[in-house]
Amino acid sequence: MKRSAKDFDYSGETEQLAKFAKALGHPARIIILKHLSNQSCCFTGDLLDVLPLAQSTVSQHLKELKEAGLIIGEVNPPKVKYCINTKNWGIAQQLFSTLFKEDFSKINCC
Amino acid sequence: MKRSAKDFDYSGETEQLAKFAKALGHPARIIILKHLSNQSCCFTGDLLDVLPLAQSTVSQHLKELKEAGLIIGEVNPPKVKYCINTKNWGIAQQLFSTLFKEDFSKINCC
DNA sequence: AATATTAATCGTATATTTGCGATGAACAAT
DNA sequence: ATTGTTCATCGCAAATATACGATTAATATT
Repeated sequence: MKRSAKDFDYSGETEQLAKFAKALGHPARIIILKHLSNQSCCFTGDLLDVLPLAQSTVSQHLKELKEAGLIIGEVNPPKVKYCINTKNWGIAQQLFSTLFKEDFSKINCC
Repeated sequence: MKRSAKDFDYSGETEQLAKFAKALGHPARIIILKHLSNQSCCFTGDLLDVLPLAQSTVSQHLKELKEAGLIIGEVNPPKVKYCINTKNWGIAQQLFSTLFKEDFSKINCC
């Protein structure tokens, strides 16, 4: 991709929020996260029953969630237990709620 | 892209949340939204001063936000006034806050 | 030692995203 | 009528994302 001159640096917060949002930007990953956050505790790979995807594809989605910092995988061969990364989950929660804090329900110009 | 057999239908809410998240998944679009939501009222294309991007690229990002339903563009040639789509903004706010409602700060298994 | 189970990774195909410059459309001002 | 301003759209290139099957790695079971 052609990139503008010197790759611009957005602010850390902006970058971080975009990164979380991007990770949430696929229905399969939303399902995974909902699954993990409903589970009172952690969980392994029964995701295959829930998702209409091949094992390798699910693994790829898990990897992306891990890279975004939203989940943690605890290896326990031959199984792996996945959990919400609670620290970053809290950060994400906060960043999104800040973004949406404005309440436009009353005043609006359009 | 190869797609699994018959394109699977995720639930409407899941699909909708993923769509909003995807639209938020780029720093430039976060900046645009912050700009619009800070502005007490609407606003046109001074975004070019804020973003390190070409006019056509910014226009593209605006289009994506429009298609995701997060903003509205009111044509007023030769200018265009952009605003937050307050109705969908509220819906997004609600969907994200539901996703993040679990509070893991205390109990956690990992 | 051989087999089974689980999940990551590799290789590959295709789709989508991001970005730019160039062009076009809509109107205002001259 | 001509020119200027603002923004959308087109055409293109490069990067990333999505998906799959096949393979590999790690361990438990037989």
